Amino acid sequence: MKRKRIPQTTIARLPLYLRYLLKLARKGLRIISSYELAEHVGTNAAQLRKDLSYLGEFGTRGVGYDVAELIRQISKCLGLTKEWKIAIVGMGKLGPALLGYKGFEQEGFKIVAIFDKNPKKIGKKMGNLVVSDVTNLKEVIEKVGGVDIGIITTPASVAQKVANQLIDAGVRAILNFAPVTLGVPSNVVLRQVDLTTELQILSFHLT
Amino acid sequence: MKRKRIPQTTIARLPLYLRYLLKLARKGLRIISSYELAEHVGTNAAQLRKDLSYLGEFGTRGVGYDVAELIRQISKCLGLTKEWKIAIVGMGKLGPALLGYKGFEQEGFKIVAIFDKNPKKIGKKMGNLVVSDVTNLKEVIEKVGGVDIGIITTPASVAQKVANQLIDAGVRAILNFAPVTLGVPSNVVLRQVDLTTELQILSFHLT
DNA sequence: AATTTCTTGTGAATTTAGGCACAAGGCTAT
DNA sequence: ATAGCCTTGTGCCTAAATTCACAAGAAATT
Ligand SMILES: NC(=O)c1ccc[n+]([C@@H]2O[C@H](COP(=O)([O-])OP(=O)(O)OC[C@H]3O[C@@H](n4cnc5c(N)ncnc54)[C@H](O)[C@@H]3O)[C@@H](O)[C@H]2O)c1
Ligand SMILES: NC(=O)c1ccc[n+]([C@@H]2O[C@H](COP(=O)([O-])OP(=O)(O)OC[C@H]3O[C@@H](n4cnc5c(N)ncnc54)[C@H](O)[C@@H]3O)[C@@H](O)[C@H]2O)c1
Repeated sequence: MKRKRIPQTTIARLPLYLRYLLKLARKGLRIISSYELAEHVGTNAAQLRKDLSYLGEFGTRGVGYDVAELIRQISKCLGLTKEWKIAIVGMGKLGPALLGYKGFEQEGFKIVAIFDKNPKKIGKKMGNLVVSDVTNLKEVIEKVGGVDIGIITTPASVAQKVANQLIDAGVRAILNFAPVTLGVPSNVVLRQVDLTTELQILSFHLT
Repeated sequence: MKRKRIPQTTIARLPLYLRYLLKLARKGLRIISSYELAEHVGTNAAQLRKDLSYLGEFGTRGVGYDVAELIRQISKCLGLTKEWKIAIVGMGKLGPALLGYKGFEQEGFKIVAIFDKNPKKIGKKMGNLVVSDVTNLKEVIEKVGGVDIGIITTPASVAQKVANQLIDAGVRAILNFAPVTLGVPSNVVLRQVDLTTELQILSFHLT
């Protein structure tokens, strides 16, 4: 087959496949069919097979997919073979909740720096990190050897400014929780987690 | 024009338009063009106009859109004219962060009940609510006069069970933060907030 | 009243995603 | 070997979303 660009939608589904495959592996299961995997991820077998076909051919016809091999391939495709370093900016309500979440480190995302602007929070210990002053963001990030992903959990009013600081410090991926549309250069990846929007979409469907 | 079904993608963008329009209204601006509005929400003018055209025709050619009118129409379309009642299940790290967020109530989403299973948390006051035992979920929800949206912030292992309880209590919309694919009947709307997936998508783009 | 100017609203074209249906191909049993 | 079984991989068609490009229409100007 001529290998094509992986669709955005496929990329968004790969983590779901991976999650269920890891669960299967923990249970000791070695082989899974497209039908069964699709079922558990809430999609259909044809879509699952097409998604996987973008990464290569690693099923066995008449049998199914090798769980360990699929895990390896999806992880490789998503770039999960290395550990990514994360900084969180804004240690209010949401920031500490994210910091305290064990799941990220288990999946290879390590939080290495946390920032705030409030003098009452700066210097405070949270988890096993100390809150740094956002004014020194660039220097602190340099000191920890660079950061791959920046998470913004500040008020919306300063989110763009924080994004600019992160980008200036060499961060090339941003996950933004503040309810504003951020502008970033095209070499920076941005994803938005927008909880009010989620509720409003639910509201639409309830109406 | 023959009025067609509103695309999913349009529905997901309406909240972003609304958010920026409210900002404009606060600044006292009365008229906005599709170009300028599109610019600020990170899309293009043609898409914005097409999106709005699904709701009706309320622009003035040669002039632009009336900010107040657009706010009214989008709010109506999204069902934001009434107040929606919310229950949060799981008062660990994430649950209280959501509870403490002022933004939801400002947008017409009122948290009216919070649940946990841990006896140490049950009965504790959080915000101006008291944590109820999840075992009594149905009765508590009945007592507050019903709940429209359920937010799940429990461990993944119990998320499906909690979803079933919510549905059994008459909840027809669910926002799930637990990293599992939930199964719900077709008359229930489900949205997933999946932070690990978001990070993995960023990881893909960094690779 | 006619002309100019500007921005909307929308058919049509294009691009992207989804799903069917079946040939291809590996495994097992005889 | 060979036949039968089973599940993958994918060509092709359908549906959904995006983008283009321009006619339609409102206000301002002459
Ligand atoms: N908490 C929620 O459940 C929730 C829900 C939806 C959206 N959000 C959004 O997420 C963001 C964070 O929410 P929150 O509830 O944690 O807010 P919060 O007000 O509790 O915390 C914000 C933190 O950012 C810090 N801060 C302010 N300016 C800063 C700067 N320039 N640099 C670094 N830190 C700075 C503040 O000192 C504070 O600690 C907000 O934009 C909010 O709108 C939160
Ligand atoms: N905290 C984060 O930043 C984060 C990030 C990504 C995903 N998540 C997911 O969000 C969910 C919540 O995360 P968290 O960090 O708040 O977890 P947490 O462990 O801090 O809190 C979970 C809470 O749910 C309660 N609980 C357990 N079983 C229950 C039941 N049957 N009914 C009601 N409550 C019950 C627990 O007592 C606890 O208070 C988890 O599924 C987690 O994987 C969290």
